Amino acid sequence: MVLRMRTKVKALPGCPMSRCMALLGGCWTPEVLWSLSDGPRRFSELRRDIPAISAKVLTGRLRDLEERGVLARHVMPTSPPTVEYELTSLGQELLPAIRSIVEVGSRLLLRDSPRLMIASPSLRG
Amino acid sequence: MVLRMRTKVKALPGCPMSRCMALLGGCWTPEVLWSLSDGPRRFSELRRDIPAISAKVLTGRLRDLEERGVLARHVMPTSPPTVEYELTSLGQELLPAIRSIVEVGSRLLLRDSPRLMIASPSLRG
DNA sequence: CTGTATCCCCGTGGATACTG
DNA sequence: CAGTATCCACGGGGATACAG
Repeated sequence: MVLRMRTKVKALPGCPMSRCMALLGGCWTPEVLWSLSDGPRRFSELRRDIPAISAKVLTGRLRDLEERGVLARHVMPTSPPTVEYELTSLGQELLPAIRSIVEVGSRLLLRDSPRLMIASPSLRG
Repeated sequence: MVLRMRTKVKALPGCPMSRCMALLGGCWTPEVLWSLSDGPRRFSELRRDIPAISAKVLTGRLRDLEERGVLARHVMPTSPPTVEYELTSLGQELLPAIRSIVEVGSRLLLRDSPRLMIASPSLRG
């Protein structure tokens, strides 16, 4: 995807869509969650998965998602440092929505240009 | 939900998530689509469904979604004018993703505060 | 490798007032 | 009723440089 969603998303109390979008609606958030959906990833791997994101913004999103309890950050005491990010159980609960988004998008792409489609939709083609 | 996503979202060619998020990822877009999901609605009805949105922004979103082929605008030649907005078939194709988002949000709310939940998740409680 | 610190810029939303 | 016109303010992203 290409950018353009604000980050500071607050939930409207009691609204289901709001509750969910507050967690996955921020800029780059769907990409990050999708990248983490099949296992932990390091900072540099995330950057490779989402080439268009800057380090600053990726850091910001990761911190924010960590605060919200969507993912966990693990620092390995190596040199140079290794950091892994992993979805929490809350983060896992968001995946059905992400998958649905990816499915809908795949169907739209299929309709648009059937010959260009590839088998498995992914950020990391 | 409460605001905070930018509007001008452009799809990354060939990326399914991007294709879908370009259509439903804009600010207020999920709310608008959700409000239209069970039939056409007038401008003023949309405003009532989404109290926090301003007329200017709602107009902007509606124009944008119309351009993208997500919804259609019907002006009835009455006085004063009556305008109805309705999902196109493309718009309908986005609904599974919206519904998934609502479902996930409902489950999160249930976990957070079981006693506060209401039967049918909706913007128009 | 995994970040942080600045600086700048512009899109975007809110409020308000006005119109056909 | 269904918008449009203006003005403003702000925060968030990009780029770049630097750090532990």
